[in-house]
Amino acid sequence: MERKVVEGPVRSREKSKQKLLNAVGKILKTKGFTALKVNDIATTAGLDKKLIYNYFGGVDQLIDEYIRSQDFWSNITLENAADMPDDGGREFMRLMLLSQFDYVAKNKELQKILLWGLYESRKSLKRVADDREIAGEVLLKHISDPFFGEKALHFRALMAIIVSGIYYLDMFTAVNGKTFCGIDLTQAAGRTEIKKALESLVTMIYETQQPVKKKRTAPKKTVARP
Amino acid sequence: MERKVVEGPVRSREKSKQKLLNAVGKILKTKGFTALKVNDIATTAGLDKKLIYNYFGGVDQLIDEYIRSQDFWSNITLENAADMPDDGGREFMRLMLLSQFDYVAKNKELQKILLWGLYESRKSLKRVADDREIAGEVLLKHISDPFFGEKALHFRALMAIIVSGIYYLDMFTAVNGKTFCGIDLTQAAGRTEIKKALESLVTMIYETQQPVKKKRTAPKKTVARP
DNA sequence: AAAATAACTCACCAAATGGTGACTATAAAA
DNA sequence: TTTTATAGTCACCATTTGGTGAGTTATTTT
Repeated sequence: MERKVVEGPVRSREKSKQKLLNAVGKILKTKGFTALKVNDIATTAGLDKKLIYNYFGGVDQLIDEYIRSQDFWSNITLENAADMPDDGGREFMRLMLLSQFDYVAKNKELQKILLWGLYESRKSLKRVADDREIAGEVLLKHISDPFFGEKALHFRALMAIIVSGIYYLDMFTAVNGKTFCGIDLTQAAGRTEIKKALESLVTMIYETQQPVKKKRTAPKKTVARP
Repeated sequence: MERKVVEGPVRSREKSKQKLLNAVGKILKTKGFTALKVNDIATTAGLDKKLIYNYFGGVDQLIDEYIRSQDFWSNITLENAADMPDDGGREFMRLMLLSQFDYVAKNKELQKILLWGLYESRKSLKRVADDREIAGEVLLKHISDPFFGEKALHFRALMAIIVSGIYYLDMFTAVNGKTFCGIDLTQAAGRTEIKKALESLVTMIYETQQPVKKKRTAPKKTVARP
């Protein structure tokens, strides 16, 4: 019986690099960023630590390459923007906040990265934050800014609070957290309550924070929802 | 010239314990929780590390005692509740959120503790979180719950998002952070924008989220305090 | 098949870290 | 003053961590 037909040679620089990068991810997810030590990474990858120095120059560079290789904000997109109703992004923001709340909750890796970014100043981590800004800017600039006009900045501040609240609550729940303001975030009921609050916030904002002096242009009522 | 009149004996168990506890605080504030190592703590305190084992049993117990010794939520109180208008806590919540935003921004120690609590499951850290819940519960239960009635839980969820957003934004700013949703949090203008957003949120919530079917009943104005 | 190249391992070192037993210095009690 | 209890120091060890030179094994080239 033939084996390893598709495997290729046992020794491959690229495969080993990948193993090391994967090891970083695994350790990050399971033990957190403080556990990212040379010895541990090497043994997790099943390789000698010397290779980390040979291939990446050191642990720091390996880690940076790992972080750069990940795309954490692929979920923030304008993909189906065409389907969206012309409501100043109201429906879009609603869906985005709700999905972000679940997305971060599920994505342990992103949680660790966010946390790490709050702990340490690191170029690659800064870039993750910058990428979020870039992804968000696309939405804000083209969707909400035009709609909110002179109140565009105000809307952004509101979103800043809400989005960062989502991040914190998800991270909080993943560790020590149980209740926040009496809401049990480990229970489905609690999470539903937060989601209702998010929806409520979007409604409030879009219904009371339009720019003054401008009659609200009646948005097309074509709401398609999954 | 006499010296050290008020100092007391050179060797004092209690004073040394305090020095060690202070060293923990100092390192935590300056280098973060990952830098809390025996050797470092001892040299920072100017004492031998053996004392950490003698007096506390180990670094972990020392750290726990340090955390327990701090009161991080003294700012959440009902101190001047009597002066407060009878508005279902609207003015109170407004002031609380604004002050919390500045308080956390200034309190590096609290930031580190909050961050630590997102990183590690530790009894003493859990207690800090629980203490926040307890302090908050006093306000929620007696002020907002009666006012919002059947929407009390909804109000709590809204507050959970806002308060945790405040925490995240303050921590974010302290490290990698510059802009969030395009708001530059390192600038006074950006911070003002967030504050305006916080005020706006309170207004929106109190003006659009009252319980339905119930005419706002004027709550009794007798707020007794310990 | 032999030579050359690249992938990889291993033994080893230095520094940092956690932890302890045996000692010394000080303060209080006798 | 001497004794005694205890506060504090110091030398020392074990383990972990970061890092590297020299050698070994696999793959490719000739």
